[in-house]
Amino acid sequence: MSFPSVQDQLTVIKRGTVEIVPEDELIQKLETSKKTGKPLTIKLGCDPTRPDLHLGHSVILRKLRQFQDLGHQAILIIGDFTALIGDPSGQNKTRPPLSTEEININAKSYLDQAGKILDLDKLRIVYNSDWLGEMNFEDVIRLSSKLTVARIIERDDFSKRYNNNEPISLHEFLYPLAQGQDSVHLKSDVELGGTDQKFNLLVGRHLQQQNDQPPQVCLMMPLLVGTDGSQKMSKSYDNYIGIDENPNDMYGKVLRIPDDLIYSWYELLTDIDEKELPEYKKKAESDPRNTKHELAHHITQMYHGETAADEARRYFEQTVINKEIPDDADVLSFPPGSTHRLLDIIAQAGLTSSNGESKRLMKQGGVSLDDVKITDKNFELKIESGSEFHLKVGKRNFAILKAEN
RNA sequence: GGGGGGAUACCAAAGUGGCCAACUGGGGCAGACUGUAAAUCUGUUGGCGUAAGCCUUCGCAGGUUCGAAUCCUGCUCCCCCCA
Repeated sequence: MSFPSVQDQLTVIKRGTVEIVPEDELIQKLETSKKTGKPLTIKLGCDPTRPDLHLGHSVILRKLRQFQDLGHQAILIIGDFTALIGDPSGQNKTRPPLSTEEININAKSYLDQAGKILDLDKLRIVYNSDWLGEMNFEDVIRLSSKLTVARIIERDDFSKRYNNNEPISLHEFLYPLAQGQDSVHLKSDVELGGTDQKFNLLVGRHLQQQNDQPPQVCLMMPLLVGTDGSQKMSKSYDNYIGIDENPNDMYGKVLRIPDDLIYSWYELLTDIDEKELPEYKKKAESDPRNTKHELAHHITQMYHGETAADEARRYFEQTVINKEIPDDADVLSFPPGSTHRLLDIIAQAGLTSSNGESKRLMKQGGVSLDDVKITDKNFELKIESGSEFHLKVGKRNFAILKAEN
């Protein structure tokens, strides 16, 4: 196996990376690997409690993919055993454990989605129940003796919860140990994680040293800021863009991010060449509108291809900029001569979740028929033979109403 | 084991017998403005109903009362202090 030069590898590895602990060890490992032709073992743990991957997850998955492309051995750990605990990192609550079936279903769905980013043919996939599930109580006690309480409660999320009088269950303390044990078992050279994983990654290093192994290098990626522009992308904040999301939504959502996110998204989410990044930084400031369009197109293209991305741009221009009804809007047919309350039509089309919501929207001017706002909640629509109406509810729900032929 | 405090809508947090579908803030949604946003301003934020009104909701289960988120009983969960 021949690898690119250490310098070239480093350039790729360091893109977007927040911290490498310690960097000189990484360089050493890369040098040895190049000399001996032996790939490094790169470990990434995934949490099968959340089946839906979003662009936030893609940051780290892309980093793993880069290691794959450099010729190293990527290992994806399905944390089916650690899911019994639920990673307390960044949480302010204890997580409810999932059942085994749920975890299995989620793990499968995770792989389906991660396959869009990783090279599955070269990926080694392991389940940590294979070794963690084999440990008996004595093993656990021995393992727990390797970490002090002082060390663990100095962790930000724990100390915060503790000081806020929020509950912390004892088993949550075991999470970092379990994750660290994964590193020992796999003899990993590098472990990837978000910045919120720093503590867990360092415990892995610590445990490997305790087991007379060369300690892993910890590589931290930033947490992608979500579409709201303030918090990390996360399903629970509803500021995410799913990897599986349809092209139109993906494009529209990217376009709605705050301007000052543009550059970091370019850096973390696209495969634009490192050398071109500074140029994009300038463009993001001088011409945010077009640069963001380009970003939206680029990201959509990565997951859905060129044609779909073009189509998504067109859809956006049509529906949002020109405020026209999309070509593929649902069509509802009514017998000619019949009369219907608009309220009922909206309900029938499933454009809102309740009649109350429909009434509210109408009152507030959020419902229009052929570009005319309908504010009377009792508005009745008569369908004549051959008539056609364009119905818009809220910012982006549409339907075409037609007379039956 | 003992003592004290707490559980309210998406989140935070008022309310302590009728004026409570429940103050307020955040978030969300909608409108105006825009570049698609952000910022700002406005409105809105349980369900059904054209409406009057009805139904469901304040940890869970019962009870008192004409009437309960508010009082009583039991239960569950959480936090703090002491041991």
